[in-house]
Order: sequence, then structure tokens, then C-alpha cells
Amino acid sequence: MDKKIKRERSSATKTHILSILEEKKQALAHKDIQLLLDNSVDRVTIYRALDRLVDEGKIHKVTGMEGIVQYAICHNCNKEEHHHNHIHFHCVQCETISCIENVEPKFKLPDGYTVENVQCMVSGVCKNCNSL
Amino acid sequence: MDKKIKRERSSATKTHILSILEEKKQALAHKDIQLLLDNSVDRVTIYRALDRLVDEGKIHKVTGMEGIVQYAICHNCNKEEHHHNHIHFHCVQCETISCIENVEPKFKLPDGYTVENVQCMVSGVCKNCNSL
DNA sequence: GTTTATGCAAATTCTTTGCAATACT
DNA sequence: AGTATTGCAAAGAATTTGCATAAAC
Repeated sequence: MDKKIKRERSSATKTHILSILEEKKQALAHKDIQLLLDNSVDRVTIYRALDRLVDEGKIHKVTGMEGIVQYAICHNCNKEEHHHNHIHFHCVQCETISCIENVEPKFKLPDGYTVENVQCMVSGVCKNCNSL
Repeated sequence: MDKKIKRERSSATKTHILSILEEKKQALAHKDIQLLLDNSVDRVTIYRALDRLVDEGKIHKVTGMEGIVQYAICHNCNKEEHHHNHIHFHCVQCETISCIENVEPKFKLPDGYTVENVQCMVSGVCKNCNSL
């Protein structure tokens, strides 16, 4: 029940994953990351590195429309506070998921409900694909 | 690539699943449904019945915060048109997911984006639990 | 009688766990 | 030295596929 006191440590896998996510500027699934790592890193190692990055507030999990789990860079988070109420956009043409930073959905629930967290997935055609 | 021409047919499993979902008034996972069917129906049969019900526009899939797939009754859908832009509410106390009908999230995406579909998961405490 | 639904076995995919070896600080 | 990371093997959960039998229309 007690929190594991784990010091953050750099690791080849974590660094590499982060730079991939930075470069692609979109959410990627475990599978994609493994491929982009040239299959040179063990599946399990990738799972664990992703978990640690999530714990450290560096990336966050996004579950796509079809239930596929993906990971994206966190821009406004740290280990203590997470802010993922922004919209995730799934482009049906280029099949990518990306974060629309600074756009939060507004809504009014019926009386009696208390809101803690919001996850919003919007699908459609992204800026890039629309301008082709 | 061609659509399977399947006539809709009644079946014990489909009917039973529908009445369970109607009665519970919340989204249920495959697992829950199997249990509520007293484990008397084969896992695979349930998966297939759920798929068919989704195709027929009778129920829709909801993927919860933690990636658990659940199914809920459709109130405004048919085989041709689906309207699931309403909010799905996940209560962290009673651990249920339910549809908040008629509440759609509003947001404004940057120029260039075209919206086709919206899926919004809100977690918090539901009306029932808040009034206890 | 033709098509769809069911049950069983088996295969796939995704994810997690245990453990020994290695790397980081 | 002490703790976190890695790789491998193996287990576990969720979902899908194939095929023969049963049921619906």
C-alpha cells in the first residue's frame, strides 16, 4: 500500500521513446514504438519504460476510439499534477492521434454529479489532411 | 470488401443481453454480462451476440478510462445512423459507467479540422453516490 | 432448405510477472 | 554498494477464428 520510492533514472529506452514521441508529434501505440525502435528492444522493456514515463508525468495514455492504447507527450504535467482534459484528435485519414493542446470541452451535467476527470476523443479529418 | 447481407434474426442470447442492459441502465463489460447470464452461455457466443447488436444499432461500445470495453443501450440510433456524442459517465465510487443522454460536449477546434465523431468520458461521482 | 446462431477447441493479441544479469549513480 | 533497468521465459486476460451442430425463418 505504500508508494514505492523510486528515484528517477535515465535509461536508453526511456530517452529513446521520448525522442520518438517528440519527433512524431502524435500518440503512438506500444507496437508502433517497438517498430520505431527497430525491434531491438524487448517488448517487456518497452512496457515498463512506458509505465515509468507515465509515472514521471512525461507522457500520458490515450485510449483510441477502437480501444487501442497509445501514448503521447505531456506538455503541462509533472509527477504531481496531471492535466489531460484537452481533446485528443483521431484523424480517420492519416490514422494518427494527436493532442489538441489548450482546447477543453465544455458541458453541463445534470445536478448531483461531481466531475473529477475528462477524456475527450474527437475523430474527423486533421488540419494536414484537409489541406491536401 | 462487400457488406455481408445478413438478415436480422432473433436469438435467445441477443434478447437476454438486451433485457439485462435495459434493466441495469448502465454499461456492462463482456465479463459482467457473462456472469449475469449465469455463465450458462459460451464466451464466444456472447462476443458474437454483442457484435451483432452493435451492427444492428441496438447497443454501442464504450471504452472506459482504464481501457475496459463495455456495452450500453442505444437510445437514438438505428442501423444506419449512430449518435453517440453524448457523455459517458464513469462513477469512481460505484464503478459504473452510464450514458448521460442529451448532454453533448461543446468545444472549438483550431481552423482546418473537420469533426465527425465525439466520444467523451467523464469520471467523478454520480448522482446516486453523491446523495448517500 | 438455406441462412444464421451456438458451443467447443484452439489460436492470436495484448499485457503482466518472476528472476537473474546488467547498467546507472 | 545499492537500486533501477533490461531481457528472457512464462503466465494471464481479452478477443478472434474454424468447424460441426442446432435453431430460425
